[in-house]
Amino acid sequence: MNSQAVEDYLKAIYKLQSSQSMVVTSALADHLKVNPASATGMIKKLADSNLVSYERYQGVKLTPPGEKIALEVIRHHRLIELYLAEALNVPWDQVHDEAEKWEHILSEDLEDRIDKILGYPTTDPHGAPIPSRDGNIEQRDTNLLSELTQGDNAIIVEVSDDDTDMLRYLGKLQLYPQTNIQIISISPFDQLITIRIIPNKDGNNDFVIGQKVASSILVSKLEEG
Amino acid sequence: MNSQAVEDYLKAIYKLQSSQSMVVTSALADHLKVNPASATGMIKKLADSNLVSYERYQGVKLTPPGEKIALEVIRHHRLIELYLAEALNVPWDQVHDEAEKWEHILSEDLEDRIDKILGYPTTDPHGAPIPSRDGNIEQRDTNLLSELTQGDNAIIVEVSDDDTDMLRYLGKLQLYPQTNIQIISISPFDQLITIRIIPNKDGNNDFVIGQKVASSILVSKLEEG
DNA sequence: ACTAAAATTTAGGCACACCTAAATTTTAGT
DNA sequence: ACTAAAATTTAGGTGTGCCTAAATTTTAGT
Repeated sequence: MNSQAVEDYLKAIYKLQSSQSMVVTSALADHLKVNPASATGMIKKLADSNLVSYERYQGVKLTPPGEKIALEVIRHHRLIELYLAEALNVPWDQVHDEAEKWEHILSEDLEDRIDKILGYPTTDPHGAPIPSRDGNIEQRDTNLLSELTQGDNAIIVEVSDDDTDMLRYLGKLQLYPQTNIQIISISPFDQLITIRIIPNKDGNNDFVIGQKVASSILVSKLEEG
Repeated sequence: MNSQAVEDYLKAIYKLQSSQSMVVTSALADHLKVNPASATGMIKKLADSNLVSYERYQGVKLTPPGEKIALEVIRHHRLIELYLAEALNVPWDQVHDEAEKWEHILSEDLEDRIDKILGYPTTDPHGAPIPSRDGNIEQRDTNLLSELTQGDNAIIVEVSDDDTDMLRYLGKLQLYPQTNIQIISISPFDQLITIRIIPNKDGNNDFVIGQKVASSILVSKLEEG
């Protein structure tokens, strides 16, 4: 059986791999909040088990068996997040931390029961895609909200799930997945983004977010209409 | 934070304490399926933390703080068992093993949500009482089914939850908590017990169980009527 | 009361996953 | 191309919870 630590490392490598194709030790250590030396130790163990390919001083990459395990853990995580939100009314800013613990002990049997009760969902409460049982995950054409330009219309696809305070803030601003937004303006120097939620029934509900918030939101651009 | 091992030991000591007031090392080691030497080691650690009182070569006993933790874990376990059975349709012979894993990571917040959704229940699917949040547990006047004599009427109060095969068997015999039974006869030598479930609508549905099964069932005697 | 068997504890080790400090390798600036 | 800084790995150590083997204590039979 894979230990919780092994699963956490594989999941972290999977997430970091999307930005850099080879994950360097320090990025991994940062993400997992362990000392870089500890990460090196675990990386060696993972490489011995053929879950990652590793070149000293260069970084790691998941092998197919490693990716399979990572996707299973991510599937667990996202199904649990959605279940907690839907069935137990856990607020969306708390589901991540709970799921971090539960993902490691979820049996296949319970996974199937939860999947069924939720109606075989494809995304979690933050809009992230749920991998299928056989390890397929939907690839989407997205941009960071921070990459949009004035006048762009877009739909929020996903928000990052691991920062409780950020999620509470996004909730207050009503910036949920599936929300349509328009970029009203972008300020010089600070790149502050003025956003309007569409439809804008109450009128004049524009508000301003900064780059930090904007880069925690994934969107899909809509054709100009 | 208490480790999973600490919680498992305290829970085991609590359970064994009901039969013997002082729990001997070998009983504990047997129950937890560890080597007696390992149990001694953990017992010392628990004694150092003031969770048990310990006398070398004699055995252990929970202190009030140790009992408090044990009851919290048992509360988690039993709430989870019931939740799995009711909300996720997990068969009653499987809920125990799942709950063994989940009990250690259940947050207070989730405990409250589950308790509320279940309507503040007082017993788990096997009839065992669920301790209250502040550590009270219902004391009941029960007998083992194996202690009854011919002609006795009784209601099943609780069945032991940790043997999957036994539970499946009891389910097949319809011997669930709240079921009324009558002892038709007890055979000489083997003490085989012939039981009738009351009401006995279909007629002649009596069946026979042995001492092993009979001593895994707790009952409450009913007045002769 | 004595002794053999059973139960328990002590002693010494192991695997896991983390740490700090020191050594090594890579990188980036001149 | 060289060197200083940054990143990474190695070396050595910690705590937890388990193990086996050996020593000790208790128990039970005569």
